[in-house]
Amino acid sequence: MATQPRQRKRGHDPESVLAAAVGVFNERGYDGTSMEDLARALGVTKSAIYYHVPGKEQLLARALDRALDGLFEMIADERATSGRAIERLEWVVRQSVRILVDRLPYVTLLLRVRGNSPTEQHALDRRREFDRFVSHLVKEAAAEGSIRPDVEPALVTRLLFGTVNSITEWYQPARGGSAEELAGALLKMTFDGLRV
Amino acid sequence: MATQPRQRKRGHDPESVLAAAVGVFNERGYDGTSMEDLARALGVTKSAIYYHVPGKEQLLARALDRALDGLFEMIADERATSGRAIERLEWVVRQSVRILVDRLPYVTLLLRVRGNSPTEQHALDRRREFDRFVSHLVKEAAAEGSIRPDVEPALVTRLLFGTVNSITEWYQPARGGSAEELAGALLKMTFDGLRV
DNA sequence: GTGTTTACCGAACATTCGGTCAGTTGACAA
DNA sequence: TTGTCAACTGACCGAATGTTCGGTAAACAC
Repeated sequence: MATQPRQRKRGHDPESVLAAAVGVFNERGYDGTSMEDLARALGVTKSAIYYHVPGKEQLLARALDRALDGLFEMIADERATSGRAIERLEWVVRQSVRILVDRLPYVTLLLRVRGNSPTEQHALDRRREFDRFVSHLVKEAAAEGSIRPDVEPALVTRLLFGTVNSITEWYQPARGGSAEELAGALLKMTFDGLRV
Repeated sequence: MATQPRQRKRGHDPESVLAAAVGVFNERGYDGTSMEDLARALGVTKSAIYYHVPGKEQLLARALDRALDGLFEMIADERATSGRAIERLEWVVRQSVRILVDRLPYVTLLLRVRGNSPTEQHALDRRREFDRFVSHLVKEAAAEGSIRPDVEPALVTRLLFGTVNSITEWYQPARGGSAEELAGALLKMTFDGLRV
């Protein structure tokens, strides 16, 4: 027998608790989830959770940061900030879909936050900052004449990213196609239209 | 002095309690709302609420029915069941936006339900039935060759109604345009595309 | 073996939850 | 003036909530 590669004590850690928690939060809603629910999902008692993480709200905060960090890293990229606005917009939409798929549970949680606590308020503030970025991008695309002028840019932004965000309502990594295929289909509909 | 036009006792009734409740449910989430929160919003004590309505879950049930009834009445209309599929689809999208705007708080609540209780499960079941109707409609439009063949009908359905439903995330009756204008813009984007 | 650390349990904590109920208030009718 | 009744209040209930804490079994270090 080869030497065991450092047998772990077999248990949970902050990361695995977070992953499980976000799963349950998305099933039942954050407020609809009790620490007892989390404990059951993890196969331990309530108190074991507090050994790994400081509490329920910290779990939420960490999850929300994970979603928001992804979005902000993305819009810091050069492809989001230079070039023709319509191409930057297309890239940002494509990457938004990718992040949404890569970090599905975290983004799903983010999109359901209503500002009930300082933690949620902070996440909402960051999210609104992201929204302002894309809103500005759409305005630029309209100004350069790349998108139809008969719909207000502010409305375009909301409809376009409403479509992107709605993916969290049904996407399942196992069934659905890849993020690239999904983004492609979304861009076909929103940029070129469904009608033949 | 003219006779007083029947001075009302000045108080609440089941309808006003429901309206206020749905407002608070949408602000803080159903699970995040306590009966104490509702009482504060109504300017009465908790127990006064129980004089008008049987309880918290009944408020939710009535609100969800109000949204679902609107949707089902709509798809029972002749314009949803006869004619070219693409025109029926356009009509259903347009009416969905109208119902969403007319019954905004109720539809908003419906779209956030996750099935935590039998009441929510029942609403989810009805909603899925509605989804099947529109899903079938999109398939018919694809079969008659009215929509682009390079995106799966199931995916088109989800993206299209994801866009419609996302309106609840930002629409404010005071600011936004009418339901007709909104539906028009949405159809321009999804049917004909944003790109010039 | 002895001591230490890791990962957990079980019981308890104060608080909040949805809901109940006996009583009070004030408008109105007779 | 008296009685009725709709509309409420305030005190309270048992259950559930998030969190704390003393203890403990097993793995590891020496």
